[in-house]
Parts: sequence; C-alpha cells; structure tokens
Amino acid sequence: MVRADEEYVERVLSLVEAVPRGRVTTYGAIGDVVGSGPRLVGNVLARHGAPVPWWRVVRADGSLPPSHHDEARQAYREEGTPLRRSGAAVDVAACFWDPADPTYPAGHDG
DNA sequence: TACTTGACATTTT
DNA sequence: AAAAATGCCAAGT
Repeated sequence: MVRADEEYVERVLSLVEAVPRGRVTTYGAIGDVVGSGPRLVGNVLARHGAPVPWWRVVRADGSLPPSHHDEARQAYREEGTPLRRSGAAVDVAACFWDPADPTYPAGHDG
C-alpha cells in the first residue's frame, strides 16, 4: 500500500488550508509537522497544492516561492498580510502561523 | 547503485 | 545584506 503518499499529501494540504487569513506558515514548519523535510512540502504543493491557499506558505525568511509572486502579492493585499518593506516578502516574524500550535486560527467562538 | 533535481533551511564567510 | 556550502527527504534517469 503505497497510499501513504496520499495521506501525507492530504496532511500537508490540510495544514495549508488551515492557515488563517492574514497569516502565513513556512515549508519547514509543515514538513516538521507531517514528518518530512521542507522540500517534500514544496514538492507536494507543486503536485497537489493547487486547491489550497499555497500563497500562505512562504520560505523561512518570508520571501515568496520562485514563482507566482504576482499572484501571491495580489492575495496578500486582499488578506492584508503584513508585507515587508521589500514588498516581495512577508513579515514572517509578525504573521508566522504555527501548524503545530494553532493557538488562535479561527475557528470556534472565541 | 550513483548522479541530479526540487514551490527549502541553516550555518558560515 | 548577499553568496557559498552543507543537510534534509523523495523521485527521476
């Protein structure tokens, strides 16, 4: 049963979908939660990350992935994500959302 | 089996 | 701040 792949993929997508608006997470954080390196997360997002808000997933230093820059930028303006002075990156130090410790991601009444 | 690539991360210079 | 080198896990050739 090599289905482990699909489970792993769904796990990643689930976390990415769980990212609240105005916040972002990193490949490393997700990879650490699902139990794999950051590259696998990126790889999964590239294969099955289409139906999820991948723009909320950025590199460890906030810089956007080597593609979709414009698309992500557009989304951040809509979400109100704290972009860095550069404009081509996100203020991870301010809006970093931990997939392993979603203290207040939305959700219930709270 | 070995080499190379990939939506990355960390440390050192 | 930027570049180079190394580590990480998996897939393709």
